[in-house]
Amino acid sequence: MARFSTPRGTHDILPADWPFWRFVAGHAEQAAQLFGYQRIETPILGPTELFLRTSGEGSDIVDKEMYTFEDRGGDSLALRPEGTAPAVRAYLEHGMARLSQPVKLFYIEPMFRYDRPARGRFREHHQFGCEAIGSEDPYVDVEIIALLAQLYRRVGLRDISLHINSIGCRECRPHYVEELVRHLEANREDLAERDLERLQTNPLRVLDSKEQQSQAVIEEAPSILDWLCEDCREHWKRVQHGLTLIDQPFVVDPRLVRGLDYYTRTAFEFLADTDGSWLAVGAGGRYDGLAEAIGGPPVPGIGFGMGVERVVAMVKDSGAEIPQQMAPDVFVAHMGDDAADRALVDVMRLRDRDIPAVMAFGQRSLKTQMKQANALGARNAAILGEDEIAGGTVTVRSLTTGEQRSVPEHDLVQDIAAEN
RNA sequence: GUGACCGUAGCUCAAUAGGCAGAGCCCUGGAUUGUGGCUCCAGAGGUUGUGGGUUCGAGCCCCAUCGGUCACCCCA
Repeated sequence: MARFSTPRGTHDILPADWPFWRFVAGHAEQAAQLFGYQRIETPILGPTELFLRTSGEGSDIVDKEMYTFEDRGGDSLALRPEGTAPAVRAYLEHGMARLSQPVKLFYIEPMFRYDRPARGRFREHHQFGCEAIGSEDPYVDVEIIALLAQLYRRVGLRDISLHINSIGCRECRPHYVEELVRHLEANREDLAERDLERLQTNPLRVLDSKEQQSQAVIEEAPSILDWLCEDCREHWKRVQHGLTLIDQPFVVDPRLVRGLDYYTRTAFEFLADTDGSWLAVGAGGRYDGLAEAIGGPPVPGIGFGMGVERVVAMVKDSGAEIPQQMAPDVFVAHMGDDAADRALVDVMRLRDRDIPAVMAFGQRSLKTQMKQANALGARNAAILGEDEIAGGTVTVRSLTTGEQRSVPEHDLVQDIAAEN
């Protein structure tokens, strides 16, 4: 008989993990709402074609990371690898263009990528994502970046730096890519083999290559920022101006590019310093070409995805004090069948009055029941035994002070409520 | 997907040179009848990830496989 375990690269989120998840997700939701973003939830499954169109053939996501299958009706579906395409799909499908623009959406949902697992990289991971669709105002870019930055601060993470770039639009980027290719071709003998491959498939990606051998050539490469068209240059200028206005520090990194084709103009990453190596904990950018790519009218948009597991791990490591699960106010211990009956009734009465209460199960020694009450962090133990049954009372013991008193059973709720 | 390292109880880890698989934590029971935290005693819990191989004998050596980690790759 085989033992089952979670599929490779997937994880259970256990009760012990939940305080951290609730902390991060709660702050994320709060930040999103603070900035006027509204929650959306899209199906975990999407048409394979949707992701093919938006991520682009040749991207790693499409070529080797998608969980794709044919359903019983013959449709090709995929487990959602990222959140932006479904959000824009929903925008188009539900005619959100009629709402006041931009439409600002957020989600916290699982994403799936068939990747080889490593630290901070999973086949199923959760992303907190925000999408602002329907405006190309550079301050939308500034705002959405500020939202993420504020979230990191709220969960107590320091040492996270913002790297930002503009990668132009379909007007100006092709000219730049042409120039870049010219430069790389001229120096191909100094490029690493892997980068020669990239040169063919996705020249922009050579820029963020980590190949030692290629660095000199990359240093000398033309900067896309010098090739922006008039509109893109103005947009880029305004984004930086806005970030400066709100005192958001940033590092301009002209080599920051994107793995997904539909990104335009603003591209950004939040990098965390995790023992020596940098890990992206949130990244996003503008995708003014996405809506058209999936058959809609031209609609500008910008968004980001934040890796919840990565942020949760950092919050855990930070040693911050996280609000714990609500402990019961009352643990009802009992001895004997009659007492168990009373315990069941009393615990329900307490709950009906919004007092968190749990009862002991099974027939165990009072000592053990008290131990359990203590382990659960209960503030009080209510004890029901023969004496109490006979007298119609219940013994209430404070587990914080150790004080103990006898109260009439019908006054129990009132007695506990008064104490709070 | 490539390379390297690692898999022993629910958790953290022991086990000489191939020679009976252990400890702490957790859990359960108990330490004068019905009272938690500290302490003490006892118990439960294992096909040593899995499948083969070598050997009189394998947790330890070999092969495969699964899983994890690290560096690439890529990303959140």
